[in-house]
Amino acid sequence: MNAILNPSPVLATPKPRGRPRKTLKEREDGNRKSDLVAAAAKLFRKKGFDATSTRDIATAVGMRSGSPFYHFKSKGDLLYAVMAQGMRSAIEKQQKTLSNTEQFKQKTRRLSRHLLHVLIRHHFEVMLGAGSDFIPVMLYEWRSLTPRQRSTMAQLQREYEAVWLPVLEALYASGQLKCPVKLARLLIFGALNWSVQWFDAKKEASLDDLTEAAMLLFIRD
Amino acid sequence: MNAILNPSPVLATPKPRGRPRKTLKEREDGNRKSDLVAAAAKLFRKKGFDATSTRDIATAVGMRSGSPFYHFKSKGDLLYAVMAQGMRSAIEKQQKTLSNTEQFKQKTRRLSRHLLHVLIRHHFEVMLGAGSDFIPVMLYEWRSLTPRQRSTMAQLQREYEAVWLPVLEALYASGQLKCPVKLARLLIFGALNWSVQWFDAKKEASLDDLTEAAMLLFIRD
DNA sequence: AATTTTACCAAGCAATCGCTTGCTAAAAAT
DNA sequence: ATTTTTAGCAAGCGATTGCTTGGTAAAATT
Repeated sequence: MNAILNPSPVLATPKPRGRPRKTLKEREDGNRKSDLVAAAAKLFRKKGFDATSTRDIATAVGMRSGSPFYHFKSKGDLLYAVMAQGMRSAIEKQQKTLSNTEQFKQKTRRLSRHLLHVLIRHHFEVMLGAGSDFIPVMLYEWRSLTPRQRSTMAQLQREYEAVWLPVLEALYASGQLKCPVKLARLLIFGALNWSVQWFDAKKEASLDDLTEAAMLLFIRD
Repeated sequence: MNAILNPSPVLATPKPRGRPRKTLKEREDGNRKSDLVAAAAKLFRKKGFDATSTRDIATAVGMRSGSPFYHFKSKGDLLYAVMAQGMRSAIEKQQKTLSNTEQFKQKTRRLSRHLLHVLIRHHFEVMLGAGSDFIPVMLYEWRSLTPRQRSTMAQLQREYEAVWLPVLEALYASGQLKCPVKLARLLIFGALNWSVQWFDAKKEASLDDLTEAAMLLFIRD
């Protein structure tokens, strides 16, 4: 029977066309969704949100161009997933780090100093550590979020920064920080966040060096 | 004579089609090129380079979609013009500000402190002052430059920062700055540059307040 | 007065974009 | 054994993008 004489797609032989589909085992199971988020984070960071096409992301995880839309209803939702996941894991890690620290308490004057040191060191880790593209994306791609998404991200950021404020206030009260807390917070986060622009992991300074420098810059005694 | 019977465009009546063209007087003469740069700067800052179309820019100055390409050979060249012009005028303004300052010299310890104050205040002005979209665009749209453009921008940046280094070194030598100069420079510029993200002109703090806060944060005595 | 240059407009082209539709094979549920 | 769900692929649609081409009125130049 000739295929040309059989134009009905329903009756046509269901011979598999195109590239062979992978079985689930071959895709080594599990979370393709988080593969997409990770690949998107990497590309968004390197090229920016607008300059990254959904096809780029699909290719990066070995999918065809339309397939990411099975997992995420839009490119913007993928961006939001990157940011939200990044912030949530950063908050969790921060709390874990703090609870490991607080068990050995010292005299208060030294304590708040030490807490800030720990917070700054952790923040550098989150931004510049190996395989952490999520937070940089969040810091530099705000504009592409919808107002709704923006406000829930702002909520997460307030949650992350909530731990910092009492520490800064204590340092201000003890005279180790001379700058008023409100502006100090903004300026300090600026100094830290900007490091994403210039830090090079395979260069001279380590994350410990950075933390030390920041403490010397901001804190007295 | 019927137009249909006269298909040759060369022989067709040169009756003006479409919208009336403006005379040079109506365009109030002068530099349309700098109008384009200013409009581009404003849009690039508000929406980002990628999210701004050349049509947006054309509309902003009252041109049709293709006309900007008479003045600039590509969208990327327009971006580069925005950045280069912004940096050149910032460098010029900085030198003027400094030469106004240096005429009344004080004791050295106070002098370098005062110089840093002036530099910081000027930097805030350049980034956050009225109608200055150029520098923010330069700070946040690096990625969209070609390698060539990037390296000449880096040269201009070094020129701008050249004045800061001796000041920071003097402060370090006198103990007013405890953080090593190399990292101090990076962290300080981070703190200042980040203000583009949060500063709101119609809110509480003035540029003088910001400068004061920054000095208190970084400098001792 | 004739020519050349300047500064556009009108129209559209090729490429790329986000996203949709219709389908299917494998896995899971019944 | 049958049905349903999951996780895609193949194809392409409509919109938008940066940019080009061909023309032209006004201004400047000769």
